[in-house]
Amino acid sequence: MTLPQASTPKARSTQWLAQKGLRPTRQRLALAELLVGDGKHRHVTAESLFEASQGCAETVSLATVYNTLRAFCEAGLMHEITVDGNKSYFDTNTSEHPHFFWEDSGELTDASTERMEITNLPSAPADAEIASVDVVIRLRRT
Amino acid sequence: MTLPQASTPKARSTQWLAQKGLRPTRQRLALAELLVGDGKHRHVTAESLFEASQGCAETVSLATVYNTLRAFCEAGLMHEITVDGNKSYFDTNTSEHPHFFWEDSGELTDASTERMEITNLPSAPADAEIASVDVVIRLRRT
DNA sequence: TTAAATGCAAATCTTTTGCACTGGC
DNA sequence: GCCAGTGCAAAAGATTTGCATTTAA
Repeated sequence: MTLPQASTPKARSTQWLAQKGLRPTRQRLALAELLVGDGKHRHVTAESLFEASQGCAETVSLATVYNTLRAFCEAGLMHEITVDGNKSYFDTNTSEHPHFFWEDSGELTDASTERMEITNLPSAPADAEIASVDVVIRLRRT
Repeated sequence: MTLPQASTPKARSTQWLAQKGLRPTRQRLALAELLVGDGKHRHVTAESLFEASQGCAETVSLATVYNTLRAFCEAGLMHEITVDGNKSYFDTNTSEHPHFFWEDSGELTDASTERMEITNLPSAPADAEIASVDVVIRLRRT
């Protein structure tokens, strides 16, 4: 998903929702602004986004953060990444790319993917197709 | 982890625990037999292993299944795989290999890895080393 | 004998849900 | 005004933990 090129955080958030026809409610706009307001991609957990939202003008409940993240994923604006059994991560960059997972801090970051290639990927069994290929590189601090 | 070559399920289970110096308690032996008794690799969840254990002579509580799976992982006998935010899978094959995850059934299976290769894997940042690379191929039934 | 392992139930943590209320369109 | 979206609190799962009891070495 390419982020909107608009010049202000508010405009970018509005466009981001509009491109998928999502109703721009106050809460969604507030969360969108935290997610893509600066035009950069971001990885969040429901909890981290909720905490970030505490600092802004709009009140957003934790349940709404969960519901909203799910709505964004279903709309194709974000991608859910599973790396840690007890937490879900959400990425505003929906193109397929590998991630670094820092085992000590639980942080998830992008691994530059420019030249990575998987050769001889196992092919899908007859009655199935590949939905996606997730690559997670687990890092241990030295 | 190479599975013991012993000829009987009990002997295999005993050897499997012994190679890592784990105390062969009744429960551990019962679970080990379910896991490696037939000399084949297996993917389980705590719940699925618990259910399987209901059918055998030894009583094993769910908490013990969890604790035991964790002990096996820490000893290096098994590997934990995270593919689905709300459940952990455990694999008796501890060598690094890709997995198929069936999105509809939640089943996890091995993808034959013989020829798969990742080229230009992003290198670890300066202060970290790669602990492992997880590859999960998500399948959608057609 | 003695430290490790177990069982149970309660606690914890993440995520979802039911339902009444609010607010875009 | 209508219906999607929201807030809250309660529910639902998965996993862990505390503690008394059991057991392998």
